[in-house]
Amino acid sequence: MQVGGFQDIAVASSGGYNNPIYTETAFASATMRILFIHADYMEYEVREKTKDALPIPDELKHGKIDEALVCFITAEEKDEKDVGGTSRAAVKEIQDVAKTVKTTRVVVYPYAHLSPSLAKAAPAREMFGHIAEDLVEAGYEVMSSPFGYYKSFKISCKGHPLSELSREIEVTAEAKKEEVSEAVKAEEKLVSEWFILDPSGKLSPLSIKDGKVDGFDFKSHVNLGKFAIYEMAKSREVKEEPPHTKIMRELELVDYEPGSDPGNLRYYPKGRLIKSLLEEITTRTIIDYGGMEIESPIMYDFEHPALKSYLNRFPARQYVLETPNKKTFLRFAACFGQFLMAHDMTLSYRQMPMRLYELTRYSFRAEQRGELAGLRRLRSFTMPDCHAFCTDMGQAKSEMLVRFGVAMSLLGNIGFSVPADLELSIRVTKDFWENGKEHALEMARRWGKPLLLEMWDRQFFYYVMKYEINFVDASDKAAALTTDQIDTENAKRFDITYIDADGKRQFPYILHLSPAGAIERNIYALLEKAYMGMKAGKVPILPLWLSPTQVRLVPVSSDQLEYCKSLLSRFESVRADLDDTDDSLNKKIRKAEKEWVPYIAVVGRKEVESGKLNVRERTGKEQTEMTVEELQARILTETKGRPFKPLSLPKPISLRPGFRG
RNA sequence: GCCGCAGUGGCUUAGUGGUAGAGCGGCGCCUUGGUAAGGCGCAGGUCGAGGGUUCAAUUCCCUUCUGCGGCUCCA
Repeated sequence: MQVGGFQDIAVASSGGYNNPIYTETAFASATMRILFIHADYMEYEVREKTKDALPIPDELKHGKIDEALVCFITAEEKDEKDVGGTSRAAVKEIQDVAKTVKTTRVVVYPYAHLSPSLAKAAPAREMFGHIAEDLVEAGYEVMSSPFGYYKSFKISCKGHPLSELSREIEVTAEAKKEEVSEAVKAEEKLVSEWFILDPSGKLSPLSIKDGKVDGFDFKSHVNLGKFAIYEMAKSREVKEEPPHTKIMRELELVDYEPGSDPGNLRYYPKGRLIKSLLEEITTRTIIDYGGMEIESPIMYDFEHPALKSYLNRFPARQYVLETPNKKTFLRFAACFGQFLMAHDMTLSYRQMPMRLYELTRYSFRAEQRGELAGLRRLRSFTMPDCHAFCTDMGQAKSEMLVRFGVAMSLLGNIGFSVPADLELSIRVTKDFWENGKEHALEMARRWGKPLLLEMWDRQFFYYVMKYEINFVDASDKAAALTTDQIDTENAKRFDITYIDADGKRQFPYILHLSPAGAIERNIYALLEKAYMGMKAGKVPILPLWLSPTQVRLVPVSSDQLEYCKSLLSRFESVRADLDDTDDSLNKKIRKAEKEWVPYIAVVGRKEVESGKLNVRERTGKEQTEMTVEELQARILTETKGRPFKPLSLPKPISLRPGFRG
């Protein structure tokens, strides 16, 4: 079995029994093997010692039980790595099977013959002990046959289909339970107070009453109200499929990839183009701001002390993978690579704030299965991550304000109305608030409308303050697009220092900015925004600079086809294509509208004669006569300051394969 | 991860314990059309996968994969 390959499932036939299924997973998770037989009775007799035998009392040398689930269990070498996890997983499997065959009696039978790579005696004995104890605790009557002896046994297998079922079961997932980070656990104990902070500095405490947020009048701030409920209330009722997932597939942008892990998507040419443009504008914006773009590995040593300790302060679950020589985890952000790099840097206070930037393609988070949602929540995503290393809290705060401005302007350039389309949240420790509320008040002023403030009773994470710029979608769910944090811990953890004016080594404060959230979330938010506009009676559209096709040339008949082809080459830095099919004019218009093409240029006999285009605008539907150059100038004006990339598909649309029907 | 719902040709779907129809799309022919579906014809499905029950399963049962909703959680 290769790392990263598909699961191999070999089915061996086994006489009249159900087929045993052998499975192996890619990584070195525990794979204890169990053969289940639901028996009318089972009886064993100890014969001889093996080298691993410990003395046992006489009463254990013989055993008999009626109507029981007999579990022949082999502990394998791999299981030694996680004795507790493997045992728990095995118990769970046994309970599942016992429930299925409706029995409360279980035989735990150490059975070495199911694996060529046995565990050593001590850990194996321990695992069998745990399994038997846990089963007793769960209320089962358990007969354990002794470990380390040759035994004879008699068994009478029941006849009916489900119960006589014998299988070998893979026992893997549960073993990972202990690797949930401390921060994930800490969050359960987190105590928060909530407020609305308005630009004038007024603080209104919020509370929850009957599922509604009380303490502020949300009449003229409807989305802020939805956002507050989303953050504070624990129950939400939504039924429909998120609109953006439907649209992302209909427009042939992005799709699910069942052949990968959930939350890892595939991008068709149009989707890749959009994502690529968003990546470009983000990277360009951060470089303009002063970010130094670097690149770092995507996997890291699980046992590296600083990394491991950081993992436990970050509320996320990791993809863990086994390399030929170590256990590694996939990065969930660019922090690891940048901090390890910063650790080795020589840094003077004169060079600060110092900004490192990387666009992570990808960051990985092993989100729980039910947490995944289209482009909103993924297991692998592209995150721009820019850390600023600051001399002190004062510099950290003022640098954060600079970055806040950068983020607002970036979101505006992408195509959001800022702040109208978005909601700001600020989260602080009580201590930070009491000593530095002026910082939050300044952000409130710059934001210009009320925001949600969360106050923690103490510091649970590596940061004392963070803000998020959130998008509230068509289902009233919220997702953070931008976030920045003041990190007070990681400089020490990674031993990152700078030399101050007195020549002394000091630890910097570190800001963690994701300036436009995950790139995927921008696409999600743009699609949801288009959908909400549609529900309000507007025509859905993408920002012009992101529209895969900006101009579609539509000849009225095939007589104008050659002429249209010659027009194509006159468009520069504009994505123009051509409907060269022999569909009717109506049909060609309809196709272009369904693709959300912003400008449809119809060319018939009249246009060939006049040398102009008859341009149909998506928004408004009015038809305007203009030349190629006029249309091009208009598009260039409307997309000014944004990156351009050429169309990622053949210009004659008849040459395009259908990516999904 | 847990609980619930869903999965039928490339897409959207109808339907049934006796191996399936439609529209779109595709292909072919006709049509040369002035701003959201021109006409005719053809091909295409082991009904997500594996197993079980049954004389017979797409339909019933179990398992599994993928998606959605809820819990939980986030960029």
